[in-house]
Amino acid sequence: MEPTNFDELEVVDAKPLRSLPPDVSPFETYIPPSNPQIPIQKPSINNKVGVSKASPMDVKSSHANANNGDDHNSVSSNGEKKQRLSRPTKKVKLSEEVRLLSLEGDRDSVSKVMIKFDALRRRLAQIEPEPIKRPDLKVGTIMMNNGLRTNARKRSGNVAGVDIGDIYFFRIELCMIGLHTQTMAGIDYMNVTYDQVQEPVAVSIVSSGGYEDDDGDGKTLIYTGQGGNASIDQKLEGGNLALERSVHRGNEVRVIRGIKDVESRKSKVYIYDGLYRIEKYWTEKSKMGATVFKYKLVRIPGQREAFTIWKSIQTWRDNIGCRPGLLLMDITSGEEKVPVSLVNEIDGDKRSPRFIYLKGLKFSKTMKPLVGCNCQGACLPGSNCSCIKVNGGDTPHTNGVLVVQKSVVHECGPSCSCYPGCSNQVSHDGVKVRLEVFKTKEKGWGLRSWDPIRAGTFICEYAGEVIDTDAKGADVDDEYTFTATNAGDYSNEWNYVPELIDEKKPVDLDEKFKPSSPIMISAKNMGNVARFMNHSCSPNVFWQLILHGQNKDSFPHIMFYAIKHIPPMTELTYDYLKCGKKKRCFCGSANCRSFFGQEFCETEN
DNA sequence: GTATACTCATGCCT
DNA sequence: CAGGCATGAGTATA
Repeated sequence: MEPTNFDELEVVDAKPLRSLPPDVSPFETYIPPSNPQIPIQKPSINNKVGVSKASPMDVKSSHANANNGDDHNSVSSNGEKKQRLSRPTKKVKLSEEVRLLSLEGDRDSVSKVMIKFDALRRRLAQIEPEPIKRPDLKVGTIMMNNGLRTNARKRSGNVAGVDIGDIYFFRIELCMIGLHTQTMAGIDYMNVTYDQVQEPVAVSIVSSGGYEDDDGDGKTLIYTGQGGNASIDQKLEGGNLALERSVHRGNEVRVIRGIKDVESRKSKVYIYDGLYRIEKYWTEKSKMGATVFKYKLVRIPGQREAFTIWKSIQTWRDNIGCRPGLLLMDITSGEEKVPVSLVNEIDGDKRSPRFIYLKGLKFSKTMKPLVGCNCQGACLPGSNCSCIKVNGGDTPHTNGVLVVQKSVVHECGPSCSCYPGCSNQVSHDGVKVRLEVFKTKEKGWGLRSWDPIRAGTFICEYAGEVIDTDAKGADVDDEYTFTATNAGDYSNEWNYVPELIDEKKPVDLDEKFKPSSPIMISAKNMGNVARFMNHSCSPNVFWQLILHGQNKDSFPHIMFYAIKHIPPMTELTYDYLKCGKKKRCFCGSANCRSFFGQEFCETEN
């Protein structure tokens, strides 16, 4: 039997946060807790399905498996098979790539869990005609049962791989990355033994408007205890007791703030706001006369800004004049339906970039005509819509977000007879999120968003003048040229794992799609916001070829989509790969390749 | 061990 | 479009 190394892992985990690599700990100043470090608890849930000890998720055993060979079935015991049968979802054999998540998380495994979660959630929301009521919980169960989670052991303090400011759209997402392990409850706690006394301490709380909390301008938080109601007093037990004990222990408590989503008012967005300490607690009488507990939490100084950014943005929305460094209110001059502001908070340079704002593509010669559908009204999945059929039967977008990345996606367009509200028209009408072009320190201008962006959200097109590659002597030596000869670097890393829901693979009828001629778009003289988007070796945006209609000979559009949930004011970047001149990379990511681009892009073959 | 209570979710319904 | 309500799942507790 594979020895387990919990002790060794616990030693590693007990390191003070400041000794973690800088990209894991976002602290500039670290204040040690007034009491000894709280140990990490072993996960209780995983013991049920047997992935805890001999799990491929465990760093050490997964390495051992890789060394011993590739037979992952050896991990399964007979006992586990019995449990499998009693489980609603079965365990499936996963590709090695998917298994590379560790029990102790890092930025990469947290990111992978999040991406795989949302990919499957989008797919389940897409499946017709029997939509699943709660795709979030369904996917959560499937992934938990297959060990696709990180930081499974409860801990106090920061969670490796989770950055302050990271955002989430479902409570179950917090569970799967170990930030807050309660699916509904607001207080998460664990029992610790100290001086031979066992007591609960709070490790994280979610404040999202269910009770009357006071957000204290983002620096403090008055949090209401759990339980009770209008006529029943709250009791000092469970989460309330843990919070009370944490006042005395002085341990760090993670705070997640949930607010109504800016875009879709019905859903919520959760912001990880970093570590707080509980200064004091007291009881009060509610309006109906019942006793409630109140806790005053104070944010530990020196941490990256998170929730306060949201508050600043709200003031800018109310009055754009409040935005510091504002140079232009709208660089699109009304071309886009949403204004795009231009700011420089770096230096005193007040010059704005010189170019003509162009919303889409400009052709120098007539292109092959588009072929559209004949639908009346909105095109629905399973209908006779020819644009949807050519995608394989599903509408590519669900609830406005792209479900899977493909070599090409067919959307309805100007030649279709369906009306403009058709759900197969997402990317053609320009920018929908509130963007801002800003001056960066080392990379010239950059692009970011005031709105939180969900994974799969359409961001913008790469607009500009289409270069006629058939014409002799086409000048392409231009750093504002987007170039592609194929569907790009699309490798299914972003797509859902079909085996998890008994599917073969995502339907991609156009798997071998290649543009009829190389795509070259110059945004030097004319372009849109995309011309400001910088390169990163760890991008948060990818591009997807989109055809407006069904004829594969027409010119595909380059459309940018969010890879993951992107918090407000985070720079939007995509991987330039080999496009453009070779340049030094300043993306600063852990796996930076130091350079990007080369003398010129791949030649067609 | 297993069952059950608890909870600052969700989505759909009216 | 609030607000009510049925369903939901991980965890703690008995």
